[in-house]
Amino acid sequence: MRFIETMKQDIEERLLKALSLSQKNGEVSFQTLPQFIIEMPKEKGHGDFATNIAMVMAKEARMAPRKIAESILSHLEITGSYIAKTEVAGAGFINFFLNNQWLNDVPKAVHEMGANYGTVEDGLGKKVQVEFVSANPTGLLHMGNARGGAIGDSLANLLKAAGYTVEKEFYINDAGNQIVLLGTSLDIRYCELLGETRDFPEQGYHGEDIKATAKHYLDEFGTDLREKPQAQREAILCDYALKEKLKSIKEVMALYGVEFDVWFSEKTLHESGKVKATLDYLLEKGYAYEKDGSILLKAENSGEVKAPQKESAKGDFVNLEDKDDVLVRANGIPTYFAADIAYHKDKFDRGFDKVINIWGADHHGHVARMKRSVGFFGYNPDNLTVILMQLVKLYRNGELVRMSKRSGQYVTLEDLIAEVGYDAARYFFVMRNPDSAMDFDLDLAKSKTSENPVFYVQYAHARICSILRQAEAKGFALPDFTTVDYSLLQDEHEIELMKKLADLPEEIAEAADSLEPHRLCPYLHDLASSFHSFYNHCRVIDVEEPLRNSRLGLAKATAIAIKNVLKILGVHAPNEM
RNA sequence: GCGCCUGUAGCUCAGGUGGAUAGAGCAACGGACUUCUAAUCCGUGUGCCCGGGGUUCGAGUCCCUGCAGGCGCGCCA
Repeated sequence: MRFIETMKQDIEERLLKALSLSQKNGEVSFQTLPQFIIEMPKEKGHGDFATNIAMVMAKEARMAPRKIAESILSHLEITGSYIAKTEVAGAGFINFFLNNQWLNDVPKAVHEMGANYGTVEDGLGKKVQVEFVSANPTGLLHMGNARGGAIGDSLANLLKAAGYTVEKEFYINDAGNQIVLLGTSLDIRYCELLGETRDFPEQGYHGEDIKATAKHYLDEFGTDLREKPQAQREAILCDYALKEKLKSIKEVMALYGVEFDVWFSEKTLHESGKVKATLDYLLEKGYAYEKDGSILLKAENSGEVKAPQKESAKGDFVNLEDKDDVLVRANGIPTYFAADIAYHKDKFDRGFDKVINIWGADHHGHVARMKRSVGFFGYNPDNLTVILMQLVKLYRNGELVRMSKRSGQYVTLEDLIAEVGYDAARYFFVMRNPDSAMDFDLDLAKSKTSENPVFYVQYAHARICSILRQAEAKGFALPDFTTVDYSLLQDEHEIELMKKLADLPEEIAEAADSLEPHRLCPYLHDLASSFHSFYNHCRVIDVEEPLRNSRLGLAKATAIAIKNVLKILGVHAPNEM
């Protein structure tokens, strides 16, 4: 039930009708009507809705905006609508003041739709894939994964709420150089446990978790690898580690409230020949070429590759778009980029209308060429959206928590959940715009006070549940809230709260459209704030029927809305606190 | 050198796709609990929206440019 949308449409129709009368009467003349908007002004004194129609057409009509507005209003038919009053204001705005009758249906609609209240149908029939986290299975989950997990999962939930069919996917980087290094690192640790020391490669995985994995293997299978050749030892250990790491990632993600629909292995792309097929296709189409045993992807401006612009301390830099990308190395091993092209082709082959990737900002250089690659296969690059998120810094006691895998000073996602709790972790990460580098204040997230934004919202929900418990304890049977008379709710705080409730479908539609789940947080805060304010001004239980039931219904409707939004964000709505 | 992101109140950040007097939380101060959860509410004030140009009825928002910070620019992923 999209109250706001419906009302906007009604106002728009009436406006256009009035405008055509103005034109007919020769009061206003114009050829084409420019784009105009009908919005809800933030300033209360400016009405419930306002439009800039007179201002945007001033030039075309060669007339003062206020004159146009007056002419339109003189023809505006408001009977049979909720419009109570109109005015011309400011530079030529037309403001609409509504009577509040439409609000009576809002709590009713919330109760009728229940857990579905707020959902819209914009995405009906469209299939979207959100790929996120996709952490390397060579290490532990870090803060970047935490941020990506919160954003990705909430975005997927948001898109579902907007009517899309959504699949959540985790891409497992179980091929490539890093896997070779993982095997080497494991083997060295394994051999160390058997009393044989070898030099550890600089690029290897130095973490304690790798030692632990080697130990686990030893505990489980003993020293059976001792006599095997190194390559075989590495392969077996690597395989073992990947299974263990992946299991752990799944467990921590589940702890974090994230369940993926598909776990997609990079290795399978190589094994199934999809990487090879992709390379053949690119060569055949002339997008790529062979050189000295390697295969390179032609850059946008291939053939115009310039010499390095200038000598700099770091050496030779060439503009990315001018540089050919290596797909297969001279040693015959495909690069990660080659596999990624095959992967993205595969995504679109699976029939997704829209593919969304959530990457760390350090991968931004990869975005343009990835989008371009999608186009090689006849897919529209615009259907691939990459959301880049900036880095996360942790603060504890006002000081930056420095992380280093070597020193073991390393806060994992698991640690974070243990320290600040599941709800705060999810809420804090999704609250921020992915575009901005984020400071995560551990003390704030931990604090169980009003300083902590997640508790403010949860408290509103718990409070409502408490009211309903109290009402029942006092022997008031809760009525069917879909049949209660909400026209009794005339207090300004009640009206404010109902308006906020009515707004939810629009909030979801807009947040989904812009792929910005963080926008739900200010809304949620406003909704909770309107409720707390209502609570402090209007008694619920202590008033007589039928007002009591109306207020109980409004409170319950608020709880439903809060819970629905929190669910999208992956945060619990506690019944008591 | 090139590319992406960021710059808004003392602090942390929003800012609905260009609208009217730029917001919220925290911090500070004053009020509200024998009463449905005071993790709450009510009130008090704070801004060269980084600088400089431009686009137009109108710019925190769009364009150009400069400055500052972060990230990246590999036959790593």
